[in-house]
Amino acid sequence: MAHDERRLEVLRAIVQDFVSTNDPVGSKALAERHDLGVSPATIRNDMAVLEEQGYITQPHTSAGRVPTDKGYRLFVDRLSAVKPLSSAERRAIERFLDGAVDLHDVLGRTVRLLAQLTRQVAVVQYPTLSRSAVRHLEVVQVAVGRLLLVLITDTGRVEQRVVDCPPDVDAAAVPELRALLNSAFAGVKLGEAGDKVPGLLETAPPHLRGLVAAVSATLVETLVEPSEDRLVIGGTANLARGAGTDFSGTLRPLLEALEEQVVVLRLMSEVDAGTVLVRIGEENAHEALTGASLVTVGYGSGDRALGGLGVVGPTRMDYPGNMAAVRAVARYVGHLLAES
Amino acid sequence: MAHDERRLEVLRAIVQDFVSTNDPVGSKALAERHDLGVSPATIRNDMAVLEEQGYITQPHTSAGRVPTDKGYRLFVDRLSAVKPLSSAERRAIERFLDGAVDLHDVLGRTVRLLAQLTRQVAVVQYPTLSRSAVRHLEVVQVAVGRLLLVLITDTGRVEQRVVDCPPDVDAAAVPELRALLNSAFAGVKLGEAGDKVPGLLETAPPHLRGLVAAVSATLVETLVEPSEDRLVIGGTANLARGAGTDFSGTLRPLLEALEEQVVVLRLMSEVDAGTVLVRIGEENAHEALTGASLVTVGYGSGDRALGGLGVVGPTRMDYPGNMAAVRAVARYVGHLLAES
DNA sequence: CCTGGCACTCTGTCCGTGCGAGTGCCAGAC
DNA sequence: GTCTGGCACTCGCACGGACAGAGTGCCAGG
Repeated sequence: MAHDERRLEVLRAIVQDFVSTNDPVGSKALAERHDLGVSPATIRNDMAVLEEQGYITQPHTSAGRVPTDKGYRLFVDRLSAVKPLSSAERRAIERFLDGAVDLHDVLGRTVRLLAQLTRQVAVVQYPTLSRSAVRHLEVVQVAVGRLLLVLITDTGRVEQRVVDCPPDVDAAAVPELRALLNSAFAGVKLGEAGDKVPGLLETAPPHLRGLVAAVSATLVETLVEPSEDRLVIGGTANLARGAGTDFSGTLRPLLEALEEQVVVLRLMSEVDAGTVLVRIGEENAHEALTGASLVTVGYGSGDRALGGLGVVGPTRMDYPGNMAAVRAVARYVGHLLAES
Repeated sequence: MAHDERRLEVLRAIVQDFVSTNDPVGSKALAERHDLGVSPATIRNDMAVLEEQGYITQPHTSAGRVPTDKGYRLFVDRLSAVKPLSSAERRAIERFLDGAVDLHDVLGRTVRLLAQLTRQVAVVQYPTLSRSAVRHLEVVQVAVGRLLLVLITDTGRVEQRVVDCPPDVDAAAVPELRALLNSAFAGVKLGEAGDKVPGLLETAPPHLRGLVAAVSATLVETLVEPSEDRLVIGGTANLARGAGTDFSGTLRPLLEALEEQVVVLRLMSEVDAGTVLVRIGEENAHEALTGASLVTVGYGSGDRALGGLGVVGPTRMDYPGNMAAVRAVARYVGHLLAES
């Protein structure tokens, strides 16, 4: 049907214009700025249909039309070709991320990069512990009856926990314990580390059993707890852009939700590596995110995502551009972590 | 002079009323809400003098008076008795901070606590590396020609760096290297670690010299670089409070400055443990902070501060309350880090 | 099925007015 | 000499009506 074709084209034009100008867009302006080949009157008819179908709405009886969440959804699903990044942008990504000295640095640079590229709030999740493998376990006695357990994963993440232990631990036991733990856990995915504990306890020399049990318990606790996953957030200044038109009254709850982290982490847990996931406005269960859209994707070179990253912004955002940026950055971060 | 006494009292009353209501305060309201013992007319005369001296100003010809930065300064320096915390608040601090599992957790809780207590943006600096002592150094071979150096300080901070090294390193050399490094650096303040390097190089067995040199270089680099000090920020949602009256147009630069971290870190570097430092409005050199006030203090049990923490908010803030909260939290964090 | 024209509706803005808050000053009281 | 009550004055702001502009829906004609 040429009809439906053109109607979709009209919707696309409305979304594009509204995203760039933030003004409700009328039929006349639409006819001028786009080569739709028809007159404003015809466009008006199409717009009436689109409105009836729920894709657009008019804020006031006689203002232009504005896309609804449903309209953006259709736009994202069917209309937008993923915009390739400019070579300048590609170079910016490389320049920005190369030269990072450790994981913290990589993720810090990533979030700044993403915020700058998209001019939105950027969110990067630390590599999920349960999908990372143990590279090394370090045990240090920090006081009488107190050990510090340091976990280094293959993604470069470092976690530490204090473990209480009996005060009569022999200083010589620590290196033994370290060797034992490393031979048992090195290379093991943390998600599966729990299974190794019983075997380890059996083979451990009797005088170390108590220690091993205490340390293993802490280790498993640390990784089973998914809320321990961390989040880096940047570019919140972008929320206050444009004279605060976008999030006039809802800025505070949104900032609170971002600081809460839990909300965002839950959303991040659903990402797949390679597939960009877009959540628009009301599609977000959490109330504070009702007026916002999320563009997320998993990063990580292998099959399952190591973690997620993405951007948060107004529903009125440049979806194709942001999707492209998020995907490109995720890909690069994945490579970076794989080779380190 | 009873005169000057009362004028200061008037200033205090103006500051208090303005802080709590955010409305310019007039002579009549002042006479009603405070027991100044004089009539509005007299207060008007005092206000005229205060205005001439630059402590207050009127936004419009016929509105009430508003304190200037200079007025707040006088208020802070001479008028405000430090408000003791309520016992509920003291308990909140303990409940909030006890049970932290590691340094990251301690600082995360601290920043949330401070933000909640003061309803402002809270800022907490990681313990400065150069003033921390080495508790343990860990070396792990992560790939051919690549070592991971993990530094654990006595404040619980963990830093990691990748060190490139010749590809022909013997696996057996790593434990040797670890032992050597630890015996040389354990207990040494990082600020003085550089001095130890030459001696270490001399005593090191020849086949390890290259490695030791590379690792030591990285170590010294890491700690000499003061910009590597980290910052945790929380409660930015509080900036958007009160219908955005306080930072209407300046919100964005302020958020940017906070994310920049460098600006705040520089300010933090001046703190002393125990002495609460207040910077008001224009006193802040950085432009984005011109409309804001900072209340900062150093934490750390000993003589020199391990790091700083504080809050950022509008000049129109509850100085006595925030100063008390910041000081109490810093004291508690200091204890917490000392005993771990 | 598209197009041009037309009447209609609504919002945002501008302007003028009135009100209220607050001041500054002055003359008189303590 | 200092404080007080009174009074005239100055503005800012909120309210309300008029106006212009943008955009629509509908209809008749191509």
